[in-house]
Amino acid sequence: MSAQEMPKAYEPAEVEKKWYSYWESNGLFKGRPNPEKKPYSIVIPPPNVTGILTMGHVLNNTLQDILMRWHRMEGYECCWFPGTDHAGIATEARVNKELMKTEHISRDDLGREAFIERVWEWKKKYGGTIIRQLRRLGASCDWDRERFTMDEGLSRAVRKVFVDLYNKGYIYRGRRMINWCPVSKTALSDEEVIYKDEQGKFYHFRYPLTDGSGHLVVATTRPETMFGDTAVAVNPNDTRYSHLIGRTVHLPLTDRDIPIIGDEHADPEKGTGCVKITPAHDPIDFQVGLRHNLEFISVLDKTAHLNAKAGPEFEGLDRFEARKLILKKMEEQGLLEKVEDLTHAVGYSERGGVPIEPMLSEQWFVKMEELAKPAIAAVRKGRIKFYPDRWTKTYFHWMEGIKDWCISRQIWWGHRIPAWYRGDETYVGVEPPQGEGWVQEEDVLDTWFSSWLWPFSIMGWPDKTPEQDYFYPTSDLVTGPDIIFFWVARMIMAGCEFKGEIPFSNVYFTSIIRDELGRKLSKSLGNSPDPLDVIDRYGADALRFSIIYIAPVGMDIKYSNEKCEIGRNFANKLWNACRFRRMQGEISPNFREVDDLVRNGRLTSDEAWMLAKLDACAIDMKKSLDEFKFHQAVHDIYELVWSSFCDWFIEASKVRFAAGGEAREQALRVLDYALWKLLRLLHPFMPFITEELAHQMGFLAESESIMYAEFPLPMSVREAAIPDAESVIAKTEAKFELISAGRTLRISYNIAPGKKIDFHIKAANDAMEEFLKKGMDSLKWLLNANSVTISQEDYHCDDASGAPSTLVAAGAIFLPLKGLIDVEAEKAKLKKQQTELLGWIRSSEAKLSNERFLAKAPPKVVEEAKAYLVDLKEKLARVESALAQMK
RNA sequence: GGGCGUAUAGCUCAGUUGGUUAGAGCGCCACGUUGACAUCGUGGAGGUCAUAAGUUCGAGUCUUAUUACGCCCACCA
Repeated sequence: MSAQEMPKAYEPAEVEKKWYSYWESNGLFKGRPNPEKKPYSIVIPPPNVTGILTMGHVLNNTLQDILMRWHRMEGYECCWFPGTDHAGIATEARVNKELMKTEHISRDDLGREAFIERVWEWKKKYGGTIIRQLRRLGASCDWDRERFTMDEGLSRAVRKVFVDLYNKGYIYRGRRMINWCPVSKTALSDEEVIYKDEQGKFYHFRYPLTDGSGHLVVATTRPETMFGDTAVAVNPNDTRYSHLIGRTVHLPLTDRDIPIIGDEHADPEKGTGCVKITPAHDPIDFQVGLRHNLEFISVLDKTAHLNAKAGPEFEGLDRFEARKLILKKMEEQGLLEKVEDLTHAVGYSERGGVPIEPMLSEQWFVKMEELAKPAIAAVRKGRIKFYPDRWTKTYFHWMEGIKDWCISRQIWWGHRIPAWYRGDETYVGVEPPQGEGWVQEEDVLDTWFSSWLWPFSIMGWPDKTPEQDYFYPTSDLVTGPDIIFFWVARMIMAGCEFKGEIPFSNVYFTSIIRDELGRKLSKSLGNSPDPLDVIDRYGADALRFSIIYIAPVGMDIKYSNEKCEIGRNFANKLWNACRFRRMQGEISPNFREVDDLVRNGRLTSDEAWMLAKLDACAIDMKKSLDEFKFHQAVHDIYELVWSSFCDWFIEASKVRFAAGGEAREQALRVLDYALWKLLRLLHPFMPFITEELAHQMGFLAESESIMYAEFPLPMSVREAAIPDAESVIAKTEAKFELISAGRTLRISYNIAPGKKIDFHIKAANDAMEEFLKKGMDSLKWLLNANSVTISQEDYHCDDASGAPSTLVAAGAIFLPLKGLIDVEAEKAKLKKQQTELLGWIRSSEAKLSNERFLAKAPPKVVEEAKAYLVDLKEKLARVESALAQMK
């Protein structure tokens, strides 16, 4: 393609479509066990099968894709395992809602078999959405390995794990206090309960003593559970009440008397010091109930309505309606002492969005304590590292106080628990039992009970497979900190228990994406941008680049679509740099190396500078990526491309392009060499445009892909490195500073930008004079100068007025403007500089005359301070001599 | 109640093990379309680094306390 065909602005849509299908259809994403190479693998955090792509997924999957593409270029055999999660409660609710809406039938109308059939149909129809959307982002997953947590293989893994843990005594069934969601009508694990601080009421009720000798005042936030009260507790050391222990009170609105018991749980400091005990509806009261052998009376049904135990007046009432009626009745009977305002934490169901109900119920549990031990050790010993590291603390805190995991759910969509009952018999096995009369457990397993096996179930476990031998343990995991308990911790436990090996070495916790105002992105707020719209508008590369660019380290991201302009503009800048190069003709045949130019000392200082900067950037980026500092790497390459490469290097090269001949050939070749390196450095972040440009420029043959090009190594590895790179960088950048000073002078004297003028430079020393003279062509070009004279003398003008000048490290630059000089302005400028210099000299001298500084600071620092003072004094002398000339 | 995080330019954020004059992007102002790019270029304005004390020759950086905001955990009935 010729330069004429390259549009002025980069148009991502067609390019992205073209390359993605090229990569996929040519099998470039595939990872296969390959003993010749080192393995690198990631398992995707499986999105909910019902889900659609959100900005959270974009961030998460972009990071994973960067890691994958980078490692591929580093020569690893890479495999990114994709798939989706069946998301039990969420999916069941979703399909149920859909059925209600379209067919006006509910789950229960259909029955278990038919309903599950419908969910599968639904999954088949809509389930692939997010997977298709990930392709738009450029995700280089090995799609042939896509799995679903309810695939037959993964289901078998789930059953095997259940059976093994059961046989080991780690899984048990029992009647315990669990969190009940009245909307989903299922038990939940502790992690699925979200506590919100709420403004509530603290009701003080009088419970009359049965013998009529008075009453006790109990305080509660949950009056509706009073029908389940089976005691009132006081602290045995509380002299106000201790004499009452053993007597009884009458439970209002019922015909029951309940005992007064002594228990440490009653805190004399809190409330009235008397606590009503409702063992069937409160986790603490449950414990108290066990200690005192109390009766457990459940008064709520599965939908949190009062049952017959509450008496005919209350039966069938919703819990909150019942509360109102109870208050009314108690008040009527003069038993309501007072009502206080109170802020307290109320547990909500994560999915149902209503307060959960602590209930006594028969459920399946996993004992976690033993499973946690090796998982704690793995992180403590550093075999698994968290980034940022502070999450280890959160992890330890949870793991060390881990509680049994309630794994049964009273829903239909999920892995049905492999337990069968016949009379008093229980059978647990991977396959159904032989014989007549067995009935399978109705409950299914918590979704996370399949997710925690993901890193190896996705590779075919429990069968032995080459994938597991090669790719397990996986390398890195990228996920959100919100699922550290749900998923990360449990995967570590499962890996240690079932594979005998940790599932991954590094866990990178992503930031959480918020809107500009810092609010969580949510559908209901309408502040959740559709990533596909963003991709249509800005391009996938732009979105990927921008979101990493703006992601603060270890903090939440404040996102807005406008911020994608950063990436779009950057892609366009890169595009145009290439377009410009194409306008100069075909790329150099020997663009792959510049070894001879380096060895023979033929590089111009600008070229040496560019290559040295590029080298430093490649080294830094690799280091940043190694440490999961994506943000740092992206900022480094942005700066390199825009400022170093485009603003300075290309601009400086233009004059050599125009010169023709050997100078032109060399300039083009060095530019090509640099550009090819830049494209490769950028590929992990912007896969589409880099692939497109690599081909348009001709850096790759048609059959090649940048995906498998080598990530740039430091020059010293295979080529000659730039000699004295540090000094080249310092001198060149001092020159650039001088040029900027010259441009500022032009502008402050209102010289038209297009006008070519004369400059004089007074070099700071011999070395700088020589350096500047060598680069005269580009110097003139960059200053848009007609001529530049360089010496170590001030500018001598015809009249006595002198010329405007600016002093920088490399020397002074003069703008010879006969008769036009604004003497007062020049004087003011110089005086300001003089004052500043004097200030710095004063503090510098003070420091150097401080004996303790000389004694205690490292010699290197002292030397630098001395050299700095010398510099300052030199500069001051130059300023003062210029000032003297102004007279 | 416990733990964690954050506080730097109008906004969003960088700032490596303490070491010369604290940076970038966006926004703002001025000027500019000579063929890479107006999704651009050149230049400019803009900061007592939340507050207080301390450690140190030296603190944006380390320590302590305070304030504000955010998050997580917890049986505040």
